[in-house]
Amino acid sequence: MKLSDRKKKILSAVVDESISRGEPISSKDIQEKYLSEYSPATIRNELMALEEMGFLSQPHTSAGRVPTVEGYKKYVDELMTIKRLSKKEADLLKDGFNERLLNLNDVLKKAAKTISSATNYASVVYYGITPSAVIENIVLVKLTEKQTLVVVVTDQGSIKEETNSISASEDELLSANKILLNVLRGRKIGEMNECRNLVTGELLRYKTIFDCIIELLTERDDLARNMAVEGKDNLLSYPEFQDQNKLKNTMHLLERQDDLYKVMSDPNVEVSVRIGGDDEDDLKDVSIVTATYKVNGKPIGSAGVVGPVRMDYSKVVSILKNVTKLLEENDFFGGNT
Amino acid sequence: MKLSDRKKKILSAVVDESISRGEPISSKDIQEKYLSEYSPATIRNELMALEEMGFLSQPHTSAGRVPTVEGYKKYVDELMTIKRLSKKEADLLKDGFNERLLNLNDVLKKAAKTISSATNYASVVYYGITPSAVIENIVLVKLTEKQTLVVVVTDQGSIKEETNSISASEDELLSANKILLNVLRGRKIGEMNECRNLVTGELLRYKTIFDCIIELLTERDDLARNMAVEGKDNLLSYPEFQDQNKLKNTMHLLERQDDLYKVMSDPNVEVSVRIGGDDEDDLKDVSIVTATYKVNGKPIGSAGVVGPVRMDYSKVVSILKNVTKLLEENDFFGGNT
DNA sequence: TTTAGCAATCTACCCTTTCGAGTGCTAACA
DNA sequence: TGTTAGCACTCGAAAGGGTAGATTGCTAAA
Repeated sequence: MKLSDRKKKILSAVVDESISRGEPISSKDIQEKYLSEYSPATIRNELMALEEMGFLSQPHTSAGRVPTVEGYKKYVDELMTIKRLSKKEADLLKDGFNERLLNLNDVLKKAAKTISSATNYASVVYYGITPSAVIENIVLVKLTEKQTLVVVVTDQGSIKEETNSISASEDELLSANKILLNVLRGRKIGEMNECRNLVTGELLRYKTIFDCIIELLTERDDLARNMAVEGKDNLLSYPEFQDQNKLKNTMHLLERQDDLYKVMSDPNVEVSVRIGGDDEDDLKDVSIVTATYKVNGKPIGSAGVVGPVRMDYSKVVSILKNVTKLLEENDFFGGNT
Repeated sequence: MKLSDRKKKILSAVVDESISRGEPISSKDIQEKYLSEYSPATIRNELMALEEMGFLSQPHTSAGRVPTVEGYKKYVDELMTIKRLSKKEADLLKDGFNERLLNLNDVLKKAAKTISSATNYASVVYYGITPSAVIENIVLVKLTEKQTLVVVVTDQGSIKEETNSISASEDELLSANKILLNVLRGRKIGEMNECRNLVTGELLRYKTIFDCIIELLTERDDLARNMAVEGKDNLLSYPEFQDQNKLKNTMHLLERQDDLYKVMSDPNVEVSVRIGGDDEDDLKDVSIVTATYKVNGKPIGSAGVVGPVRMDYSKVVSILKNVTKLLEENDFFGGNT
């Protein structure tokens, strides 16, 4: 559906104003701030047309216009320009990552905090090793009499687990480690199931250990899955979440990390914008913007924002792009180069 | 201040009813459900007395009574009986911990989820190694060309960090590891600062590595600090949090883990009940109940509940006691026995 | 095609009234 | 002295009504 230039301007104006004010926008508002060359009456005619096309709606007869979900979509797809961040803003984002970050969870948390305070929405940052990760190293170490530490290093980062189901002497562990490495190095995590029958000959002695490792790597869609959610409380400041039901739905969504993860992890596009999630119960009141980031060229996680449909998409997209770039550059995830 | 038996009964009745109904309680309510042997007029006289003592208050002249913070305190300290959980309830709590839990964070999360869904309040579970932890083992392993894994095992659990600031061959690491262990085993984490000057003689060769370890263990109050917060959304169902300000304060508190941690970590008492936190801004609208748990006899963490002042203290205390017991019994934290 | 003018519509706000719940007080009773 | 019935009083919550103001859609003229 092609829009005339003036219709584009007017739709943009309604969306921009809605984003910043959160109230219905009148023809007069638009005339004063955006289109002083036309009278309110002319703008009203255009508004009517845009409403018929499904991009705008009125809460009631004597109110201004509000964008529909379709209107926001049109705006995001065709009308919006993504402003680059100023040097100052970009530096501000960067600053957060300068402090010493000790482990994965700290990194994710810091990233989520940075995003949520820069956008004033809720933020989710996700990291998870994919089945295509290639095993580069395996380390077995005895920590105490009972505890053994298993580390599997992949090109996407490492998986650690302390277990007390391995009981072997240090020497045994060392031999087992070598043999395991021989068999598994270079294989993909996703192939582990087929590796079960590799236990033959001399390997048989270490079957328990082998099984334990395979167990650790197999049949789990949450492999080294880590997620940080920050800034839920930001949402409270938006009038749309005064509505108890919307608020409950959204907060509940943000608490259930297992579901949230499904929404977040679409590694196929660099940036995805989901507006008022098509009818799905928990998503219908919110918009979700996500950006993926890569380690060694493979998408292994994403950073996203959850907020009201009336979201500053342009700002959010540029902030997310910035943060994912920071995550990629700073090599937090121990992937090799 | 001594209360007559009848006053005790009446105060208990008001608190119990308030907890379950969340509305002002009238003399008639009490007469019908708790004290049918007296008339409402008699009960009114007692209510007036209790109000004068500061345990009750009226929202307005023609409303029933509501407990004051003092009233709740009296109830918790002197009147409440802690009901033991039924076998069924206890089993339900236990069930959550039967699944395979891979790491510390999963354990904390599971505990917090269990508590929040059993109580219908928000729950916080905390774990942190204290300065009195004794070093039992140190392991240095090369994971990749760049990454080195440092594990410090203490009697309170282990601290792990991947670093790329150590560049040493495997042989060098091995010798360094031995020497380090010689010097540091048996020492307390809190003594690390004084250990800096132990670098003499042959140790000097490994100064960088030594410094790195010391750095990891020193000057940090967040040593291996882990926290899980779950069930924030539960709070939305309580009418007291319809008040936007209360809700914002509380949600904000629950988001700032650094502050929350301070509130949580009083290892000196087994169970602590903080009601309407004395004037402190963020705490004044909520009650916080915490229970500590121990590893090797030392308190290293706590499990708690954050909810409205009108909280079912009795239920909460018994659930927290149960969960901390489960945490202690199941040996999740890798402390030795 | 644009615009001025205008009646129509609807909310937000305020004011008033009513209704009912629950109290405190008084006086009588055991 | 402790308990209770009776009653006037208070106050909030809900319902009704009226006004002001914003904004529209339509009509007719420029």
